[in-house]
Amino acid sequence: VITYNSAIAACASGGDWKKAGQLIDEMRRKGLKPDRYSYTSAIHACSKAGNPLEALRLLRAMDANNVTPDVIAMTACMDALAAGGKWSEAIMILDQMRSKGVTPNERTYKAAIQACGRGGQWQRALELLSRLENRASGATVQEYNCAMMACVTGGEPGRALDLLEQMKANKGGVNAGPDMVTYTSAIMACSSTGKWDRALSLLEEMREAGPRTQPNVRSYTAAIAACGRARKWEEAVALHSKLMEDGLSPDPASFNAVIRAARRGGQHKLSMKLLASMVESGLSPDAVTTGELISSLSDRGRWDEAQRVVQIAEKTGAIPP
RNA sequence: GCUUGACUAGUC
Repeated sequence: VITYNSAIAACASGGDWKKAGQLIDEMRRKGLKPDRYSYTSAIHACSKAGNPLEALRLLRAMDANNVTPDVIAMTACMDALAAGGKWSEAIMILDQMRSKGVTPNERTYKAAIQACGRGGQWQRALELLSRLENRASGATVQEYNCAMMACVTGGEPGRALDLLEQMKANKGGVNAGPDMVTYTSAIMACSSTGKWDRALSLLEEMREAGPRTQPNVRSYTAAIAACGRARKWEEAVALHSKLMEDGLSPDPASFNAVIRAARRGGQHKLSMKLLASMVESGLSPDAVTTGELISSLSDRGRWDEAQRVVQIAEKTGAIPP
């Protein structure tokens, strides 16, 4: 059984949900009983492959075969559902845990909050967060972060910023103080409402708030995007330089953000220069970069060049053909 | 470091 489980775990790493399911069937044919590990790994494979319904099916199969799902199996299934935005199914499992006497842990709540966030249910996400806060163990920074993201993607950036304040107040409360992810999400909240200056001051605050909040490339990228959306291309370019002065390495996403900011500011030449320096840095343009370049050329009516870009991008694999 | 199982953020 353990040999099979190792093989299924390997399928999970590769996201090969079909093979994982086949291995479980094969175990049965040979008279072996798949256990919790077998099923959880198979569920994990579905999660990585973005197949929430198969994950749900496996959880039920587990139950039907008298392998009682435990908190890990159920949470793994909720993670798969969360990735697909299947919030009502995720909450159903949470409720089932209650009735079956399985105690949910922080990861379980995190999965439920994420499911609501991805499903556009920010109110329910906040509701789950406060339920967790009222438990003896309390909520950790990660659950707060997921709730913040739920607010940002749900079009409630003000509530995300409220959570940041709440977390700052929690500071003595050990594991619920803001971290780098918290601040990055807060910067995204500002970005969505055009508050580029607030985004910049949050970035500055991060640098001064201690070792757990030092900005990384993603924090900078979010701030660059905030400036870009507000048509502040000069600030965006300055941030991109500052990122490197800080000893951080730009990556395709950070370049995409600054290239887009330049284009939004009408700085086509600058965006081309940035694209060139991206390639000089040894970074490969991706699908987003390609889209940017095509938009930039189209803006200026250079349709045939845009066509050629599409062909080249297909050849190099930057975009699917 | 791994030693049969689960979890958070950036550009579009």
